[in-house]
Amino acid sequence: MKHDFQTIEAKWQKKWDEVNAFAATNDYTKPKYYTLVEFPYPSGNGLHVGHPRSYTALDIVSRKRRMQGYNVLFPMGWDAFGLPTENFAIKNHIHPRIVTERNVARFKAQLKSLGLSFDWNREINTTDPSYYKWTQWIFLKLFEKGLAYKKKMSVNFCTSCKVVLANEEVVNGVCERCGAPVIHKVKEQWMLKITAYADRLIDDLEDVNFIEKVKTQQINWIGRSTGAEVVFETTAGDPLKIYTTRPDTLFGATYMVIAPEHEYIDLWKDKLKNYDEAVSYREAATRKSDFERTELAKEKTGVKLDGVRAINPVNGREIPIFISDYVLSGYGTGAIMAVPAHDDRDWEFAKKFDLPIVEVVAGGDVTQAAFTDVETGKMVNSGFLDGLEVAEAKKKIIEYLTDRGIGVKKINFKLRDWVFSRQRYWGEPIPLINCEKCGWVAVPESELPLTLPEVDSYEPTETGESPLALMTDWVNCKCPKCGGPGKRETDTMPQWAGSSWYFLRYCDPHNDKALASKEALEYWMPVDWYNGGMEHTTLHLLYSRFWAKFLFDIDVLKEKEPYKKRTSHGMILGENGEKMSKSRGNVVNPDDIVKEYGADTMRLFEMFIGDFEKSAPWNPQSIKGCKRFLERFAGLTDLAKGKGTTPALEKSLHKTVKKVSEDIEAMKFNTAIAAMMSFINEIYDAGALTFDELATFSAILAPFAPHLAEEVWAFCGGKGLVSLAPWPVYDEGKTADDEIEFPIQINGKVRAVVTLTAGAGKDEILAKAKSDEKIAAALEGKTVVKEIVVPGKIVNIVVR
RNA sequence: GCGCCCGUGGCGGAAUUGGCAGACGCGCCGGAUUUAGGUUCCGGUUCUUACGAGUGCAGGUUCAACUCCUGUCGGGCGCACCA
Repeated sequence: MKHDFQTIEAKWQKKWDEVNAFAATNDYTKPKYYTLVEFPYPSGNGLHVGHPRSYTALDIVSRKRRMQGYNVLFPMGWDAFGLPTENFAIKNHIHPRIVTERNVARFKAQLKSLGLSFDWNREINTTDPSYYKWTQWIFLKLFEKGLAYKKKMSVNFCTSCKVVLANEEVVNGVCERCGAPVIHKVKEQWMLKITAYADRLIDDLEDVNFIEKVKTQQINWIGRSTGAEVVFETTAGDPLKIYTTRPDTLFGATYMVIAPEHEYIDLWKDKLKNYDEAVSYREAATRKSDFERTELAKEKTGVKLDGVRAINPVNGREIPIFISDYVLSGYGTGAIMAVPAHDDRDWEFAKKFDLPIVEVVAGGDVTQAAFTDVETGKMVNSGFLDGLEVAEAKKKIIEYLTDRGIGVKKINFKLRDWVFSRQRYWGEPIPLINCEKCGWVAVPESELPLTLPEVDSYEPTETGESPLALMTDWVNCKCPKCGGPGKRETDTMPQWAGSSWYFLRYCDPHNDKALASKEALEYWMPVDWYNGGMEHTTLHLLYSRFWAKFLFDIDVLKEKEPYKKRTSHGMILGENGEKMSKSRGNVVNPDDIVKEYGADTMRLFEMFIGDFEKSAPWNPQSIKGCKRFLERFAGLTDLAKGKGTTPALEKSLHKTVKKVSEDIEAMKFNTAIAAMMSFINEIYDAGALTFDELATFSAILAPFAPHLAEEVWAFCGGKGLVSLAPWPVYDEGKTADDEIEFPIQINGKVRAVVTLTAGAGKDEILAKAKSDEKIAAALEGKTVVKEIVVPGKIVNIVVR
């Protein structure tokens, strides 16, 4: 058989569609398996060769699970709200909905051409009002439970785009898109209280099977630290509260630092002799852009407050107070005790301002550098703590402070609440109404979805308000509570909103009574295997886990974690080893590959390109190897004859089935393919195989190259579709070799290889080894010191 | 700066977790088929001065190290003054 991929691929894709081969059924009695890949943002550029890497990988898993008899849910959809679409719409005066429709159509055609076994009956789109109705519903539930609140805060504002930017859109202090400087503006923003879930977001990671890297990233992002809050009296009479993770070093605190924004600066206005200097420092600090702040981080700056001093509570010493921007107002209490001997930043600051450095933990040389080790070292110069280990000292000092009411154990997080407002058009409207009498009132559930009004211009306003603010007809409405005049919220939700719960909608995508039925959620959730890019492992994963936990709390979900298993794929780079981008001119279009080589070759190549979890450069030369492999596979139809199995190939086939089965689970797709390549080489050496063997081979190849596998399966007389045929089982006994080749080492160097039956004992192995000519020669005249025999592995004879 | 990961032929990468380093593929070399090119098939392909040497470099543990430990250099990712 020739591998005429154009005909074969069209034929089987049509067939799969006709019989709805990959539809997940609502038969809740069958064992289920939910495989999920991140749904793409349908950009105007079309599919990137990186997309199929993840999609093919989980397509392989999904196809294998179907063959193993599971009811598989492997869905696809569109994360279609977002800035590039809105910008394209503004530039070309086309409605973003039209742009989205076009892009989706292109993406869908591209995905379909790859033969991915998505259940297209469950396709979703975050911009569809029947979808975002439920995004709004979840938001209202959060609002109802007090987890959504409005807060005045400093936001990033692009001076050129005149748009408020999310933190993620600010790269090195400039606008990610146009490169113009970003300044801070104070605006009221809707916030989600994700910090209320900080502990659970860390602790529940214990119960899930995420790759370690992802777990640590989540943990680091949340940034939980344990320490103490300690109150220092001041000469002004106002107690100054600080946060520290090293209360054990309290005796070494030689000065204090408060953030430039700290309220005490104004409180102490009359007491400070250099109030003006402090204020001008504060102004300089807030005027600095993020860019300058990070750039200037190398050099410490600050102002010593003249007129107020703090008192160290353990030794009664008066110490100076500084303001410096190395202390952040948003973390802890916005004030610290500085222990230069045991903190790098404090040490640097102390050196610059010539402040005393008092060693309180022995073990380093604090004249040279701060000694920050907490594992070793004993307390010194610390009164009643002297001689204790750091850990003991921590306990004791906290007890001491607690007893006197001047300190308490305290846990802090780096995680901040989620800024949920965007001043944009192309996003979900926030369904709230502001009434002068009643305050913020939820749009009644019966009025959801609150759809986006048609506007003439999508451009953001000069003031940074959403374009929706100009739609006075839409904005002015009645208060649902009192019937008085109300104004709608004009901010929309961030792109993260729609993707924070999409995996739930797939369970029951057409439900208009709930985001999904209870039964569907109970059956399908949690997601069994979720694969996606490392770039989404902090925010998207954190946000969606947060929403899932909230939905668990309000009894929508039965599971507290949405994803059982999370894996990640490496990026596909350009031929030159750099990230693919238009500007670098190294972008590969998947359509071209599919056209020239076919979908099966493309799929195989993407999986063979290297270690799945690592990034790999695109190598057009190597595609040939995958193409040849499939041609040789198709050519096996000319060698097939007879029934049953041939003894010579039987063992190899069992081994290959085992290897492929195991490698798929371990995401070692490259070695699974290598094993199948080796097997095919063996068949060509043997010169013949049976139809049964070829059918079995088709079955294990089917997840990787489904179209050709169907064709060959049909040729062998296989029943129905190979995509739905049972996954081949291997006989463990037939995967073991009868004879084993033993390398024989002399002093750790291989000198000979002898062949023995698998069950041979130590003595037999050794006897055979010594009878080997080369070994005998090597042993002559030498004294044997030691003989190591590892059955099934190796023999090493140590001689002198 | 801190945290995590990675360094193996000309290239992408294997190595059952401490047991024959270089599977599989690309590329390259030689041969066959072909008028020729391409395709296909067969053989070879870590280096070597042929003794050996060899998994970035220098040490260590071990009968045995790509694998474990220490130091060091190089690359990637994440966080970035979080007290």
